[in-house]
Amino acid sequence: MTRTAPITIRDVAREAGVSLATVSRALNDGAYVTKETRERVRSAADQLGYLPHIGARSLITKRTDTLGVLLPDLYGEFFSELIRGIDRTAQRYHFHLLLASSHSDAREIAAAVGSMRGRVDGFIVMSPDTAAFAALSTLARSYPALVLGGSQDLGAFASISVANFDGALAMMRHLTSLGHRDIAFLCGPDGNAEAADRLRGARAGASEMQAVSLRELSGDFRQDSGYAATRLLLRSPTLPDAIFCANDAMAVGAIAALNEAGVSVPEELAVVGFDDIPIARYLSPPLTTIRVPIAELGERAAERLIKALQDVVPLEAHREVAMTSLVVRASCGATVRAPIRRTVP
Amino acid sequence: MTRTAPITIRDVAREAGVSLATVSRALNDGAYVTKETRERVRSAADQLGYLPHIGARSLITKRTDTLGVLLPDLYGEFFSELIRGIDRTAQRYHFHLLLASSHSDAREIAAAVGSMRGRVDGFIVMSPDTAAFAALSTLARSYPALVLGGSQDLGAFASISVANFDGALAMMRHLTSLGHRDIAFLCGPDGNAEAADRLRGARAGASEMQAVSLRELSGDFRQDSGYAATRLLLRSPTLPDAIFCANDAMAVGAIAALNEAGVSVPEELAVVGFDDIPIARYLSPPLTTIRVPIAELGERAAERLIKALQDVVPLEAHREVAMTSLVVRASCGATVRAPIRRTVP
DNA sequence: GGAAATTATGAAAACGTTTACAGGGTTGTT
DNA sequence: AACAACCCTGTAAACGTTTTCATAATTTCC
Repeated sequence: MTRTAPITIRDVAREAGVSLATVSRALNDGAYVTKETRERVRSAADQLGYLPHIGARSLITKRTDTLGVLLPDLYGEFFSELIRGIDRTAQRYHFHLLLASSHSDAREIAAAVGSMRGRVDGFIVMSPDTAAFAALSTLARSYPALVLGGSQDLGAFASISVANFDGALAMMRHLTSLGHRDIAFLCGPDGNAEAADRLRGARAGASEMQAVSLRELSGDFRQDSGYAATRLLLRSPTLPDAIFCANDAMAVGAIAALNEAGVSVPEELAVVGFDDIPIARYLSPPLTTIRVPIAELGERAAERLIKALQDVVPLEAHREVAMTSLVVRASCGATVRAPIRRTVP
Repeated sequence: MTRTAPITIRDVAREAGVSLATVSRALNDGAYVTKETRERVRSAADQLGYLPHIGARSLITKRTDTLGVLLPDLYGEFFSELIRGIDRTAQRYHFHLLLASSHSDAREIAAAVGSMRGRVDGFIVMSPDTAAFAALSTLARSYPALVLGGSQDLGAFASISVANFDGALAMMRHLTSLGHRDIAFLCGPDGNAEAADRLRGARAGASEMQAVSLRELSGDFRQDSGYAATRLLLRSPTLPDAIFCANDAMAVGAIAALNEAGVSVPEELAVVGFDDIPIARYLSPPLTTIRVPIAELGERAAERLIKALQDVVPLEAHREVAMTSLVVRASCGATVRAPIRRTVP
């Protein structure tokens, strides 16, 4: 495993018997270069295995063709779907992804942003919690940035978010239309803007009807917290009619806890989620949920940012909201015994 | 959103009234700099919001403090757990992650590697399928690289892999010990080395006992293929005693198909998986599976690579194998009705 | 057949850092 | 008092590219 010294443009120039400038031209734009010399340069480059040093290039071109992606502590399928979407688009435009996940507080975000200076052309920042948000303002001054999710006043930022309020409201209407009145809501983590919006939506839905009550339980978007909260619920004097989980992962935990306790879903108790992660349709029973186009969100974010970087479409500081839709499966009690393929073709 | 010109070391030098070299020294190592001047430089840098341009720095230091991560098309929780592990360690050592996912064939991998030259100090490459493997040999010549997974002859590479064969064998022994004889095996994708090893392990387990038969069904590690394969199985004249899925995601699909068809798991048919993704314990019934320490795998890979880059521990071209372990939950029929917390505290 | 336009190439500057080297100042030692 | 040792700072070279400018070679046009 001897490591040979990296080959520079100088080596290629020598090998092909031309100047540095010619090599650069032959390999890049190609303007004003004889077909013959281009060939010679190309084959020399191939033979030597030359690959340009991107750091050096970006120093002069001011471009890195790289997107910085800042994510909070994100788990499970939501995370991978989102990355998949971002990566797919980035690849299409020949952009790279510099990833920093698991950032929670403002200090960490600021540090991550700082350490990416000169490495990236712009940022995609996922749903910073309220505290971390300040760190971003300084960011926006020097880099194009796009916020994914979040619901604060995003004055200076372009953002793409999800219709969390509407989705939660729609779910509540669906539940009440099925006759559920005593509904438990499993909240997301404190300080998470999306979680807050979903809670607001649920409350709005509850207050639309007289007889509907909403019990709010704390959670953190992880399976474990859905499990734990449901265990708690199982010890209360009366069970609710339905559990509305602020995301699907918690619904997974909730269903597990109920199964374990011998409470049948949806006959005795309905369970619904939010996100429609891929696994949702494969749960037992298949999960009724609010569909969020996760991968598309990532794609759209990457696309908008890249287009802005290429001066195709400026990054206007307005918010774009992705629609959600209700996906009815068996877990809410609406379509017990329905074949899984009927609702989700 | 006016974008101000980025601040260079030159600006800081002017502001602090010192030379470039002094600024560099004051901000980095700090050798031979008066406490007073350092203060002056620091405050000037802070005030201006100076952040060094990493590209320029790496040009001269030959370091980028960045790890290139090349992943195949990876789905769901396995993906996120792995990234989480890698990222956690990278962050601890102040390294960045340049991510390229969804690469399958050799050409794509080669392109990804090429486009990362000068951007990264080394590579973590996940389980390249057999065809893509050739692309890596050229890589190793110029960069330290570590292969995660895979089972080909990795002569030139340091690698970390999983005891896939042993795990599958252990699972087969467990199944037969429970009395299962007619076992269906849901294979992973063609050309995937890990999938091949798991299949070999299953075959070895089957051939250990006289009366055991193994039906092999094709799959691709995704939930859908587990669902589809099980549907197929449901149309066969006789059901097997157990379905052994080459990974947990397919087991999710399999259980869903069985539930939908009214076949009870594990009473009529056992289902087991491989990986122990976080959701496994929350399935209904909780999934018996082979535990793979996914996040730890990522951590270990990042750690070994970084240590090698820092010349602490050389990257020896030997393979390190992560142990697997059998996690018995309810889906295999061994512990029906057992509380979930008993097997997984 | 010469001037003008066009095309192809090379020399050198620039990008923002780090670092080798050198010089100037202070202190300590003889 | 001279000299060495040390500490601090500045100048300039280097890293590997792209790009501007100049120039040489070719073609076009009258």
